[in-house]
Amino acid sequence: MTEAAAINAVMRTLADPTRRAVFERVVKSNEITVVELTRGSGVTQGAISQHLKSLKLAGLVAERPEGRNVYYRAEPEGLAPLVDWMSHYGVFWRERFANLRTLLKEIDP
Amino acid sequence: MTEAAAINAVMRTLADPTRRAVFERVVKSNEITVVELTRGSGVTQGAISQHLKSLKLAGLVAERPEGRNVYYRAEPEGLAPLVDWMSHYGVFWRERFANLRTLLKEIDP
DNA sequence: CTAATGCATTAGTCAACACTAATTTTATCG
DNA sequence: CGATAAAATTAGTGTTGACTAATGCATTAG
Repeated sequence: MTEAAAINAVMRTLADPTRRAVFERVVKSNEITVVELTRGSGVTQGAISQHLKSLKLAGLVAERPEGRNVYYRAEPEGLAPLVDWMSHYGVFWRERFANLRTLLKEIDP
Repeated sequence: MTEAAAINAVMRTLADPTRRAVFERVVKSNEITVVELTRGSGVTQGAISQHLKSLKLAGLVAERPEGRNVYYRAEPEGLAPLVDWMSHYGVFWRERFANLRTLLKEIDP
């Protein structure tokens, strides 16, 4: 996948609020099943599975089948295209770099 | 505009490749007019104006009318919701923080 | 003043897509 | 073996949205 295609896929995948909410729940959970994701999502199980498929194709989540359940987890490399894009247009970060500094301290104290 | 609405607007606005390309050209130019943006964009002038309207509503660009021309420039605060969102789900940045460190050095040497 | 230029806006069209309901598949439980 | 449960998939539907062509509206040029 080329660079432009990657950022395209990630942006497009995260643009939908429902799908982004699914991703956020996957991030916050270490591992989470489809039924758990469906609960309180406001959409049907089929919709959740479709969103998970999109997220998987974009490289944002990965799956681990176990018996009847399929556990989903976030894929660390998935957001890299977005980070790269923001690095490239990072002139905008200047006014926010205090936040980044704080974040870096949390990451690598 | 609430936090969720802001990230929603930015993500949604940048999801379209054509519109994102317009934004990138605005970023790279200090100021740029609509005709210049239209040239080589592959779409009509009307489409460019529509994309600029979306970008403006999302807070990503600002305009400066001057005579017949309207000069567009990037709005620094516009990407803040995206930065905040990535900070919040920044667990993924760990594998990339070397890049961020380099970027920070460029910003604040 | 008239023509031309830059930009915005409108109406209409076509494709993409998020969703539901239903079905299928696979796997566990009694 | 049924029966149940988790998950994926399919077909069908409604909506959104990106685009064009055309028009409108200023502003500058001749």
